[in-house]
Amino acid sequence: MKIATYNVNGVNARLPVLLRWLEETAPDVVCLQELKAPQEKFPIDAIAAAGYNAIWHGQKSWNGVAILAKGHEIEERRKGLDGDNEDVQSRYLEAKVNGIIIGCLYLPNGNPAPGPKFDYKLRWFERLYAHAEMLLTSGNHVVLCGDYNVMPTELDVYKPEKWINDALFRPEVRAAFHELVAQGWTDAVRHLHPDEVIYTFYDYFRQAYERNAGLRIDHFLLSPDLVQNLKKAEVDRHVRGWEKSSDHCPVWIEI
DNA sequence: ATGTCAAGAAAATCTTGA
Repeated sequence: MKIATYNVNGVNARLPVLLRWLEETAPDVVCLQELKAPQEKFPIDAIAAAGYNAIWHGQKSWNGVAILAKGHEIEERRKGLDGDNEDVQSRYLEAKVNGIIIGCLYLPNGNPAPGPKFDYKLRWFERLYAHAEMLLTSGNHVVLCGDYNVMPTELDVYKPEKWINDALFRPEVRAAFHELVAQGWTDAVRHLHPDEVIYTFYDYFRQAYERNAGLRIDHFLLSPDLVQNLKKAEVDRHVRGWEKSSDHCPVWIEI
């Protein structure tokens, strides 16, 4: 089974790219982030025509997450995380697909740091931590994937020294990610490629993609029982070079 | 500081977030 995650940066603006990539790679399950579309503007007809079932949690202007599946039912389990009744941002969607719990997440960016947005990011991390712990102890197969907005180590940034004060790389954020992983999760891409320079995001500025000035911020965390079945974990880097591409690349695993 | 995108409100540009 091939499971992918892709921050599309506007599902309607990227629809041709998304459909082309779906046709080219035919993943079984796809988690999308940054839909930037309200619930009623999700392009379900085009996605259904491409052969996918879908559930989604939209929001006007920003955020928004979706789970797509081909040939499998999508049994929705939750929208959003516990721990903040005031939070209206669409950043978490969870479903059971083919016996696996899929958590699709879009962690807050957090810039500028310090500040309220950074505080929100750290609080969101705590809420994810609590939920992830519950998932791990539930005895299910679990995949937690999406845009974590964190580079876990210096290997995951083209110029680490430039990013030290950025909300994607500050020590508090890296620590939060490592504490989460330490619950018992496995970073799938790093597990199969321990020393390789791998990026999943390239800024639109200054020809970052052409210079390979990237970040690795889209991740797959696997529950322990899935690790032995992990066959591949790859980035579809070339998609970033397509016309009207998102600033993120699709990332996928095969289990 | 800058660079590049998309969405939305407003009224064919500007603001916001990333």
